[in-house]
Amino acid sequence: MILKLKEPLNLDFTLNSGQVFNWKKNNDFWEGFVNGKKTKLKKKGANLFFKGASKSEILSFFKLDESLDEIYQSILSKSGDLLLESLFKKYRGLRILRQEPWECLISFIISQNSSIKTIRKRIETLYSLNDGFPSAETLSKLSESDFRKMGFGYRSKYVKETSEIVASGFDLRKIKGRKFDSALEELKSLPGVGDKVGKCVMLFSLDFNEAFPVDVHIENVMKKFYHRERNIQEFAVKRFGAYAGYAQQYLFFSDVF
DNA sequence: TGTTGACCTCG
DNA sequence: GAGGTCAAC
Repeated sequence: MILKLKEPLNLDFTLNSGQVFNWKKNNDFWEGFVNGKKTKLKKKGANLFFKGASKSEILSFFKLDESLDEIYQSILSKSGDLLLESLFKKYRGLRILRQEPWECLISFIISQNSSIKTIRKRIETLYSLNDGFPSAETLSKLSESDFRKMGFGYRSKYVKETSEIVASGFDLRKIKGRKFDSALEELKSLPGVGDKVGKCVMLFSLDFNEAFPVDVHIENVMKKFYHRERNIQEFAVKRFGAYAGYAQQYLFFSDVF
């Protein structure tokens, strides 16, 4: 199947920017999962060749319903930020994804204090449990020691407990309609979810484009270029506006890759 | 309210 | 030390 792109999309930047950990590039094809469906992608000019997920699922996954150039403009006109202006040019087509919330949540819980390579391995192990990413029900039936055997370390307890809570009715989707602070608090009530993981889940799966997750890299960037050490979320929204999360992703990407 | 150390595993 | 969280000061 072919999809005509009206929006800038760079697969290499987007799928390799630390938002997802289950995509691999083989030859010219990117292979991964969209809504639990194994999907192959290849881009040639404005054509996106795809197999697996449906067209509308792919449009949603890459948030192709949002105009990236308008987002750039919105951030730049508000902030006049020269660093971001250059990064938007350099990494044009790097997009924020709209992932499946449950998978996103578990991915970032087990990502803490880990290298990207280790994270990938853990997520691969989860996929190998059954067909596709295991549900909360499935994971809630495993024990903490099962997760330790998978190499999750002290995060095993978090995965076990969060799975139980979600399996018994905690609805991730209902968080979507909440206000920012309330949504973050709700997520942080889950074991293993702190400020950083909560905001990653909000930004990468729940459409909170103003979420500005702060990890070690962003902390350094904010210190170096913006002379900021605290209240970074507040600062980011004031400076960059409603799409602060996009600014975060470009700053992160330029620092890490 | 803010700071500090322990926590698992992998390369 | 790696894209942190939690409990104890």
